[in-house]
Amino acid sequence: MRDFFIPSIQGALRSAGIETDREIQIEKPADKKFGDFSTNIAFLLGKELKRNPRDLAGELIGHLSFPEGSVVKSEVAGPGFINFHLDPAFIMRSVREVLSSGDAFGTRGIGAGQKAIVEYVSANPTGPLTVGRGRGGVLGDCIANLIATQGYEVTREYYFNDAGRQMQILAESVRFRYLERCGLQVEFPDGHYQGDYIRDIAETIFIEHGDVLAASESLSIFKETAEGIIFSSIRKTLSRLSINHDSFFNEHTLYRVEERGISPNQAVIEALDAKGFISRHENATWFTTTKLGQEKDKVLIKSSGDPSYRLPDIAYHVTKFDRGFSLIVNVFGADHIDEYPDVAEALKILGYDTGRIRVAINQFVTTTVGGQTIKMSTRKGNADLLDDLIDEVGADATRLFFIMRSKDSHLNFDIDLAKKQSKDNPVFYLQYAHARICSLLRMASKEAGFDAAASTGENLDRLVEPVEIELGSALLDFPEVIQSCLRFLEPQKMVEYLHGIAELYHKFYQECPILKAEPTLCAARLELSLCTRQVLRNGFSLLGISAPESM
RNA sequence: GUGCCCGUAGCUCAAUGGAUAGAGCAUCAGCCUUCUAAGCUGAGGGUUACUGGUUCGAGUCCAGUCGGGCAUACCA
Repeated sequence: MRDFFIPSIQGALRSAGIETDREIQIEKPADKKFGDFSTNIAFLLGKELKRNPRDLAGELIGHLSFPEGSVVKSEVAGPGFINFHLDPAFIMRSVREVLSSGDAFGTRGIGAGQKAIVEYVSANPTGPLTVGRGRGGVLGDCIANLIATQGYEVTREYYFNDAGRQMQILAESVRFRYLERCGLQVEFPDGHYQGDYIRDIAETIFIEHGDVLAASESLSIFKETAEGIIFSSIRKTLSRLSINHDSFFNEHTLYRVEERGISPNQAVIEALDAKGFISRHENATWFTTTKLGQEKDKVLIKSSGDPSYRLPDIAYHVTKFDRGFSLIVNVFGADHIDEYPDVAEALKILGYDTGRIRVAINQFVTTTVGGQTIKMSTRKGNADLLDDLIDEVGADATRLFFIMRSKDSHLNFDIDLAKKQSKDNPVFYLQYAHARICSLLRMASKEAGFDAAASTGENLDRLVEPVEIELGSALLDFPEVIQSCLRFLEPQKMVEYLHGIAELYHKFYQECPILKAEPTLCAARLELSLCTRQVLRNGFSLLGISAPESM
């Protein structure tokens, strides 16, 4: 609907002889007495032109013109707002687009022909996914869905490392448990992985090999078995949440020598060296970030000869550019917050356009059970497991809980609340609205012969009740809500919006008889219900929750 | 110490620099012989942590103070 106003306002500005490249902001006033839409353009230009905003607004109104039957009144209000009152029938005619566009309602083509990559989860296979990881996973998945609505070809990527120190510790942990299983006395080191899953993996190895491996110091069988088992458990957990990556990028490929005779890692070192940002001392290779104003230089290659995680990270991001992605989104937890700036600096030095990269950092999740906070730690093995959570509250509630709070806020996941199969649980409120509409439409089809599939919304403009107009108008906001989610990489706004739609629908359902209304009014209300169902479905699909037809 | 995030109703959280700061839960009072009551209506509840500043306008931006989380590795 905002697109409807902008050309007219631009026209009025031209007529008034005002040149500006300011973005014209259209908003929906909270109070209906201020109209259906308003703009603050007179304030913005008033400052620029040193003119009284109210006078300017009055002048602009004189130059405004809208199509017949759309805007019934434009007025200046307060210190300089311009408020627009729309003909309700115009709003309701516009709602027909929901039906004509269907599943595509809200989508745009501005990313058509371009590739986007969203990297998320990216947990190394050292243990089962924790609740904390799930938040980033769901956030990333929703962001990928949102980007896909803009026409981009989206790659969902999982970056992992199966060669680093953590994996070494994992393999050792399994070996210790295996040795225990063989009846040997071992001292299990404090810093090693203590979760029960390590014993399970050791048991698997013991069943297959007996105690013959106890004589060898080799870790490879322990590492490979652990990685295989853990990775498949991670993917299984993710798929329970409908998170399915297209691509798994193994960090190790960055160590392999390519046709140019060097590895991607080495290529980064050489390129940074050529720009004068490499120094070598204490047996290590350093990225001289002090030249960029940072306090310390960062190690890229350790004195052991192995790269630190920073180097492959940079090389990995280089591949994202080289693979032709024009939009690059990284989703990770707050604990990795210090990692990205170095990568960005390196990419800038190497001449890449870091403006294509967007980073979504999600704050942590604390889980409470019975009012008690559980702190998570994969190594200590006392982590609350994502799988357990899904078992308890279901996939839909898990997903919704993770994104119903702003990613910048710590999430307090109250398991007791999420477990409740009651109205306290926000997922039920949303899904109930959808199921209610489905039930209604089933009955309408049976009793009144209403054909949902053939409906084009031709009766919508007969609706006049305030709640009907409000609902219709709210449905038209859906595309802009998607834009807003994308601008902030924040699917939480969609949850809020859908909650509002569900609320309006329940209110409409309560106040307006549908099947009992006279035939054309009945048809119009069924059409509005149909439009509501479409918007709910489209929204659910972006959030990755199911749209049950009955509950 | 330094960097990032947060501080809003009793609790969990919303709010592009916009008009009277909103939801849910909890509390209280109503609405089912009628299309799904997993619903709806109404009431109470606030010095937006604090102090200054920027401007037509600040919960939002800036500076500082206080409080909480995370990070400050040759772990990832």
